[in-house]
Amino acid sequence: MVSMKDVAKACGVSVATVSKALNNYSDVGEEKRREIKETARRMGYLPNLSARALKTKRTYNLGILFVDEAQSGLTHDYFSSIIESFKVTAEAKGYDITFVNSNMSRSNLGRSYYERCRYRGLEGIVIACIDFYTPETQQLIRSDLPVVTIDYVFDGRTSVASDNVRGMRELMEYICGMGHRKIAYIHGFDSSTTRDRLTSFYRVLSDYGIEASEEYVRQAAYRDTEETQRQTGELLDLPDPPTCIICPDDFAALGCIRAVQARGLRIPEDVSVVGFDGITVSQVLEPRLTTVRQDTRTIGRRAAEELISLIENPRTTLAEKILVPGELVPGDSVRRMN
Amino acid sequence: MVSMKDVAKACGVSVATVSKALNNYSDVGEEKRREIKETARRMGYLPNLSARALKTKRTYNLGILFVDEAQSGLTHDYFSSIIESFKVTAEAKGYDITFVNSNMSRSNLGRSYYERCRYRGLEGIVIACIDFYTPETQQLIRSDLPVVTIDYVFDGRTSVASDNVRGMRELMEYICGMGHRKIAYIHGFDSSTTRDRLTSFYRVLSDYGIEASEEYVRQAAYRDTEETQRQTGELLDLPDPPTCIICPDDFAALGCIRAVQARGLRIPEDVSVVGFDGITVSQVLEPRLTTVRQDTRTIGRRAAEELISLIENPRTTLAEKILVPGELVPGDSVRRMN
DNA sequence: GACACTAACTAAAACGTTTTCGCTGTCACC
DNA sequence: GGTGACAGCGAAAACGTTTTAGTTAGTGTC
Repeated sequence: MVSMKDVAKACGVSVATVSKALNNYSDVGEEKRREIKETARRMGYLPNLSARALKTKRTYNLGILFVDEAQSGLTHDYFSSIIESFKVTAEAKGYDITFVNSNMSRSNLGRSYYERCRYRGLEGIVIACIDFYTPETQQLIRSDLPVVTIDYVFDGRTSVASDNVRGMRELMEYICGMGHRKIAYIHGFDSSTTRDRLTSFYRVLSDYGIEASEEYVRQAAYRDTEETQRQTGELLDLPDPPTCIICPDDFAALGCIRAVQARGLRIPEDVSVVGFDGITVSQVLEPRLTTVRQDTRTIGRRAAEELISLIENPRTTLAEKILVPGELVPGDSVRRMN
Repeated sequence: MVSMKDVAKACGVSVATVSKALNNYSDVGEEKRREIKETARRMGYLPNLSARALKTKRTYNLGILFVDEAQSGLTHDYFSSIIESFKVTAEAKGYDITFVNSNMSRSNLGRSYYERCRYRGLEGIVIACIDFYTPETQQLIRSDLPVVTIDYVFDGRTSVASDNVRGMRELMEYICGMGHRKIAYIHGFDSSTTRDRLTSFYRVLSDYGIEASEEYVRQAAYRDTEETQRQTGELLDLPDPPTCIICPDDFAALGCIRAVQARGLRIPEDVSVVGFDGITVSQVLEPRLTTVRQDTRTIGRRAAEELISLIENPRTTLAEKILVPGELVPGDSVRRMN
């Protein structure tokens, strides 16, 4: 590998001058600078990041902590697209992305997330899709590292979250507007996301003067098609079944659809089905699923922007709670009741 | 940050001794070693990777180059799960994973993939889901960096690929075994994967004494539901339509299914549909899609193993072409014809 | 011509490790 | 008591940068 020393020798100058020339310092002559840059290029010189990091304490490397309780890993559409968008914006600003090693291995036995981040020299971390309540995660969130959380609000830290309150409100108003009054909600496991959605669910029901039925509110895990299928079955077998079923998310909705079809019923003629997320699959189904598209691009982009701002202007950047609105996507899966 | 110097001072020894103690060198006394390790732990000492890398030229960092022509990025199920598996195995062996910056940015204008890998100090690269024929990618593949390619074979380099020849053969034999003789294949764009599948497609046809009809062989892009839907429409409108349609992949199959349903036809009663990949979606559809499940776990794991072996034993590790067999997954989307 | 000032460059320290080599002391052995 | 072996430790160089604190030469001013 060709280093500054080699370039310096080739140009007959000192390494200090080479460094300054390449970093556009003011105290190096115009033609010398050009000559140095040119020969560096010709010789295939590439700066050594390790050496630079050692001096400057800057690595331009961001970490992404991403552990899915269901082990679906990167296969999780919602988070995958957030990460993709995060990656694109961060890279555009000159940062690279490294996964925070989440698997225990020989080399990091007994090392916490925080320590692994420090060890890797990560300048900031985005945390997504994880059980936020483990001691390890809490240590990271409370640490001195710049951190941005996705869909989880922690006091004094920056978070970017989908506006679930508003999203669910729009979805419910659409459903109620279509004349439905017997609305079931199979929600995901307890989390702030779930609570926000439930809040809106109940509020809109009462706005429309509809009495909430406990029988209609059930639980499955997010992305759990099997459990959603089972719960749908039970809902449909009720003496007074709902006319519309809200699923935990689009993917889980596939289970709901199966259950409906297995009973020989049609969507939306016999029962209406809606999802949440707006992942690609929902729009290529027949019928197209009515859902709320979460703005993953904006979520990822804002997370990256905030994190980088936190790194580059630590004094002036305040912790913010950013809410990104979703968008109602009316499909063909909700029947007009009047 | 507490460094070796601090630990050394606290223990009253030299930094050399601290280094040796922590790295389990033989020439340091037992109790001294214990004392040093203990105080290092107590003081919260963490090795500085940059400094270590500067000396040892090892970063324990692997790159992953992953650019999807369709910009679906990490949302691509097949590659996402390969990456996930790659990540898990690599991390278990003490390596971290960094994305090779694929977006042009201010800071890497005019820098090629290769240069960005070198700059980041990546010790090896896995290349997946990319247009392998760009000059930039070719430069990387021909470079001195350890490289493993996924689903692309390059002479003298290690590759891990799904055994498409065999996979398609099993799928075709299943279809033919069910009595179909009018089989359409909407294949993906030209690539070694596509060619392998086409080869098996034609071979099995001839094995079964079926004359291939050019009308039945069409093209769409992988994961392109719209084009697959359009092509399916044309196939169904043929004077002599096929009884079974093979889609580019499971995801594209959703377009095919839409086209079938739009014509009021049923699967598999009126027409049979099969996919390829075995992604989760295919198994939660109604009817369950007959497909070939590609063994993404093994592909990712083998890729990581080979790459790390290439790094750690450069002399003894040979370039290998690894073929990972898939598995036929019979669903309910193919009708028995006899 | 003495002085201050500036532009353009360099020497050298520093960042936190690893590793080579050498030093010291102890012990065993003849 | 001299020799060698060996265990245990430290000094110092090196890795490739950045950056501080110079040094030198040239220019302008009075």
